[in-house]
Amino acid sequence: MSKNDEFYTVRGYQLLNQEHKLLTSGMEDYLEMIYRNMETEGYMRINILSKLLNVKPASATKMVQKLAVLGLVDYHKYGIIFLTEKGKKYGKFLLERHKVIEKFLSNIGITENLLSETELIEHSISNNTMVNIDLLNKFFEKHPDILEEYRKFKELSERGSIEAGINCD
Amino acid sequence: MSKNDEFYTVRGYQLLNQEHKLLTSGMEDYLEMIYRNMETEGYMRINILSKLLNVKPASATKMVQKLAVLGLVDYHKYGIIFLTEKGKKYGKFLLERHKVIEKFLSNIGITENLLSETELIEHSISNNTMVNIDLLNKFFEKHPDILEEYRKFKELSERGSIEAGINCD
DNA sequence: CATGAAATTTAGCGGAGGCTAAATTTTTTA
DNA sequence: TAAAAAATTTAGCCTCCGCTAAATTTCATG
Repeated sequence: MSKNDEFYTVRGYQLLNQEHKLLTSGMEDYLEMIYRNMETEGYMRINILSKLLNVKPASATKMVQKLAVLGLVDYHKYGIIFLTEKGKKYGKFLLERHKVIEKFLSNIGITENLLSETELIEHSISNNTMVNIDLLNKFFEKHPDILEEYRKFKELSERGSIEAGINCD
Repeated sequence: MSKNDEFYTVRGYQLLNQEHKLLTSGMEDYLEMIYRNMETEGYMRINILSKLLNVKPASATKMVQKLAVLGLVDYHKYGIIFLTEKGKKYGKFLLERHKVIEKFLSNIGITENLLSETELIEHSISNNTMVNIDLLNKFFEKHPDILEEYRKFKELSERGSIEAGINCD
């Protein structure tokens, strides 16, 4: 990661990381979804995948071909999609990471767009950050009273001040 | 945000959001950095900006032109870059959001690559999530004992188990 | 004020990951 | 089993945001 104290753009970090990062965010989305379906159905097909991810079949084909080249899925033209051992391991990691973020957001009181929030954040965090957020989740689980206190704190804060709210969306 | 319970790819969310979201992640990076320099130096130039963000001047020009079209910077060919009122307001928001994320990561014990972690995450969170993470930061500030307890919990967890660590980077 | 240096812009390319349209393969059904 | 339908792939285009190379403008210096 070159210099740690220097700024880069999002694209800049992508370019820096793409050497030692196996998958792009997009590939992660596909692999995670394939893993989900493997768990429930035992297999995956292009048109199921494309419906689940709200993309066109042509887009799904392109990505699955990339995953195949990387040895993450077992796949031949017009065929059924399975995960390789490597793909399963990676998919399991992705799904767990997803759950860690979702749990965290849920803990701090996010209810609206919980899924999309999670989907966007999960690609941005390092392994180390995931581990730490997971630790925080576990900490709250062990001390429900503390989580309860945070919720009260939140209540008060929201009740007390009509949030100034910077309108930048 | 269309259907809340449906999955999309990262790119899919981008495409969905680009209607009601003013800036791309890239533009946010540039605007945030211009804002930083306005605070310290009072102005910005293309080559300063490009050095600060580790991009080539040509890339900075392109983005600043986009920000000008959106009415966020006051800028003419070969000239000095200033922020408009709209740009200042938005930049202030971006810098605050950055600080909120950085503080949160720091709280949960992230020290390595803190800057890059922050830079990547900040673009992914909604206003609502930012407000809630800020609330969590404030909660910890009000209850340093709780943060201390989390740190001890973390210590123990790290000491106790040689983290299994899924090797997916 | 002319000339070289520095700063900036323009033009055009590349990769990621969408899309459509058209071609191809597989499956269904009569 | 042949024709229609459904699924999949290929080809080619678009946007974002990097890049390089070349053109242009501004600045500095004698």
